[in-house]
Amino acid sequence: MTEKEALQIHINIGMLVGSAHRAMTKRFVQNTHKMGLDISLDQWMVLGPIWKFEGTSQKDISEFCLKDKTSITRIINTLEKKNLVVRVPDQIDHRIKRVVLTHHGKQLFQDVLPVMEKTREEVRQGISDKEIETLKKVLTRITYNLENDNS
Amino acid sequence: MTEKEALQIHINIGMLVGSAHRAMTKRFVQNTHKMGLDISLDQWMVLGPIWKFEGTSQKDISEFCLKDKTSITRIINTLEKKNLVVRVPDQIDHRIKRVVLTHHGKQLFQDVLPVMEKTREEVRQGISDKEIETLKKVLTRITYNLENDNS
DNA sequence: ATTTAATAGTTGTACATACAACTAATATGT
DNA sequence: ACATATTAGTTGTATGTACAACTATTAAAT
Repeated sequence: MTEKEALQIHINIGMLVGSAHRAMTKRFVQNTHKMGLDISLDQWMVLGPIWKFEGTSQKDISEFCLKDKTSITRIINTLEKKNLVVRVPDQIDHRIKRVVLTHHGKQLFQDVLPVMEKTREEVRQGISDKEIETLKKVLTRITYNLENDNS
Repeated sequence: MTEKEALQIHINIGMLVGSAHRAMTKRFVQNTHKMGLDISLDQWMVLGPIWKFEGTSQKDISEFCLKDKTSITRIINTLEKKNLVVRVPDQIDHRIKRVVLTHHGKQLFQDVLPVMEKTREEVRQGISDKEIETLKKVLTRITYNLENDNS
């Protein structure tokens, strides 16, 4: 069985989405390591809203990142261990924890920005803007279909 | 921060691919559970080549599924625990292990086929064939870009 | 032929995710 | 107001993934 035969027989959307996801995650980490940085793609994605909206709640981060609240809890545990963020309980609503970047976290965020850009360019090689638009549209629709339709 | 604002500000391909992947995985498992079946999407994907090419090696499964050999080892461990497959050492090349379906495994495979089809239809709602083609093409290209370009 | 390479698969460690069950705190209903 | 429901976040368990180091076996080099 050659790789080509296999692809023709059984390729489906789930596999393609999965392998693209793994490849992107992998390449991002490789690129950060090349620059002497130590952060995963998921950690970076969580850092995004913390950077943009200082003092965001974990719930907001969860919605923003389209990730489960459990995942957010654990990723923020890791980020706290790395001294990139701290949890600050909300003064009014004691259920809420607001997450803020440390100095170290802000520094890392800025250092990773060009790595993100480089990875994005590597991902997009040979793909037109129109195709990227279709990709985004279809992926958004798939997520919408599955989160809103419980048929 | 509303969900809509968040989406406008920060949506990128990595997040969209990730959330679509998670949503598809989740829905497939939910659908199998509804039918009283117990199998994950990744286990199902690994079962595919074992069904199609009886006595496939783990390496072939790995290439077919576009997954790491480590992942294959562990998924097959799980499948063996569930009595769905067995490992049979190759008679000639003693490094190779050939994986074959048990009776139970064959039965489950057939039972899951309609669930797969149902999930596929749910995923594709409101998406044209042309868009699906573009999606597949772009995802394949992304994976190709990242696995073949080590710049 | 004997050393060296490559290959198939496994294991340890760290991280990410889903689900369910849980704690603690706030909101709602009557 | 007080019981009930909802919300924010955490923890336990099982699964899947990447990377590196490892064993065992086969292939290649000279």
